[in-house]
Amino acid sequence: MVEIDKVADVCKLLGDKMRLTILSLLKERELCVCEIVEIMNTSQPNVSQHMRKLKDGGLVKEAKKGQWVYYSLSIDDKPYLHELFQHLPAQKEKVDLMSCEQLDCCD
Amino acid sequence: MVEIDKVADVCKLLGDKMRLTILSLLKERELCVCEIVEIMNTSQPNVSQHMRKLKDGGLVKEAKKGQWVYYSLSIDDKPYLHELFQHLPAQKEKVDLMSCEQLDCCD
DNA sequence: ACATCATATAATTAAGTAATTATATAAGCA
DNA sequence: TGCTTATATAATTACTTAATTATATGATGT
Repeated sequence: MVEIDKVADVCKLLGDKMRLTILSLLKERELCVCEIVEIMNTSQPNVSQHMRKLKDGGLVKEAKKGQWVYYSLSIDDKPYLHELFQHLPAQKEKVDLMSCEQLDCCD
Repeated sequence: MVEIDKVADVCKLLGDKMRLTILSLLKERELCVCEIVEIMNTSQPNVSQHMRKLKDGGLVKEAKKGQWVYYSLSIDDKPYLHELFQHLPAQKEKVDLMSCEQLDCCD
């Protein structure tokens, strides 16, 4: 069992289309901020602020690699979300098309 | 697989503490509006508007019985939510304490 | 038909949240 | 050291949403 308030807070994070889409992208692999900006076609500060919320909510982890920041999905400790994430459509094409290599935005 | 936008809409509904608590109450059994008002300790119009959103989102069903309206959980068609609902704490005590019989609000 | 009770709807207010714009930090490189 | 690039933070604006207040609908019972 999980506290209702905590589940509600997590659901609030998932209840935004941009954030939920970003999380579905992260099912494929970790992504750096510049990739997410390109794939989601929005501004860097917008992505940055969404990622902070996701990080504060414990849904993603960040890893700094030089000047780049990579985010990865972190839901192993939230079993009640597993099924939900399994049902989110794969985003392999998007992620591959907009990879750092293609974009030349990071290494 | 489910469309991301649809999942986001559903999560937005779950992302409100009052709505998620009401849904957890409905795990026990169907409830009429007056019971929910008492258990949640809020106003009737507030409950009424939350229930409409939940109904529009397909998460509850309504059944009119005379002058009373009963709401029941309806998530069988959303398997990605099953695990989540299983993890919500039981609310048996609340529901029993505030039943129509105790409250004398409906028959 | 009239009064009462349960619920819904509409209008308003208040609070919260996302996106934008501008600026700051901090790493890498000439 | 100074310049560029990647990201974060802060301040503002625009939007959305929850709660309240007031009113309407619709069923029940006299």
